[in-house]
Amino acid sequence: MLLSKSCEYAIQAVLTIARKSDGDYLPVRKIADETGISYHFLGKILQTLTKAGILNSYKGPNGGVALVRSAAETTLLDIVAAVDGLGFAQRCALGLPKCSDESQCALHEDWGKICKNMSQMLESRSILDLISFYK
Amino acid sequence: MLLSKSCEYAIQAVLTIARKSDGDYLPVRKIADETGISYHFLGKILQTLTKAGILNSYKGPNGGVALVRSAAETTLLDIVAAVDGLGFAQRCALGLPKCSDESQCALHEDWGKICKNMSQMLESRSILDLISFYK
DNA sequence: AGCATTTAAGACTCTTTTGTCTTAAATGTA
DNA sequence: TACATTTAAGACAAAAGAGTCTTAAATGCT
Ligand code: FES
Ligand code: FES
Repeated sequence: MLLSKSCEYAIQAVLTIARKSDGDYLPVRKIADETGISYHFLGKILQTLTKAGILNSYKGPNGGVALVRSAAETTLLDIVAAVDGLGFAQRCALGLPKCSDESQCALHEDWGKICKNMSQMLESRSILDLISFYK
Repeated sequence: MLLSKSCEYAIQAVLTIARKSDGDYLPVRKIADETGISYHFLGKILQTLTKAGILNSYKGPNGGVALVRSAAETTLLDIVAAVDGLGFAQRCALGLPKCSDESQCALHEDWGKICKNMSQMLESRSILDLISFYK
């Protein structure tokens, strides 16, 4: 599994926020109901996104979370980086301690291409791109 | 992390077997020393490969494990399939219960391409290809 | 037959990930 | 000020992954 469960949830949540919010804050409760993700678990994940500067949060009545930047300016890579980190693109496919063009393993070249594809996909797809799929 | 730790170890082990064995059985002990993988843990992983028909094993003095098919006929995909399964290529990137061309999520198309790349890489690279890298 | 070697198998522990629950803090509203 | 709403935070539990250890079974050698 490339993305952790938390990261999958984070992406689903951000997609939901971008689709459902009309500029106001969207309560975590609503996101949980919409996506089916456990409320409390989702809360923690969204905290990470808030700390990472991807979401704003506001407490109290009419509070909730909202995107800091526009959907067009927020990419999948931002979310993955915040939740899982970018290690996937730097780690050796065989788990060897170092992965660089100097100290290579047998998979390094093939693997590098795949990682690059993946990073490019994650970076080039904005949240806006993705929600337009549902329209 | 795409490949599990066990799967990384399995690949390392098979590469070692292909490189070090001269037709005889290679003891798990030797593979563990060579790769630095814990002996007992490696034992379990190699059992899985044996059950999957990738390795033969033989007990007793001069026993060990050996490739069933030649290094040229054994692919990375065989190993990954045996240890981790092929779920990675069928699972929805967002963890949604179904992933098919009918019931798509926003990432389905992009994700599909990446999975295909990955499968092709794993399938097209034989163990022989990989060990020739070290020569 | 007896011994040393080597894989097989399962119990067990440790760590990480995933998920739940409870309480605190902030904030708008009446 | 009192209250309802909503996020923040941390303790706790459950499940999965990773790793260790012990014992059993098979086999070759003397
Ligand atoms: S060294 Fe193994 S993938 Fe780079
Ligand atoms: S439905 Fe999500 S990747 Fe196929």
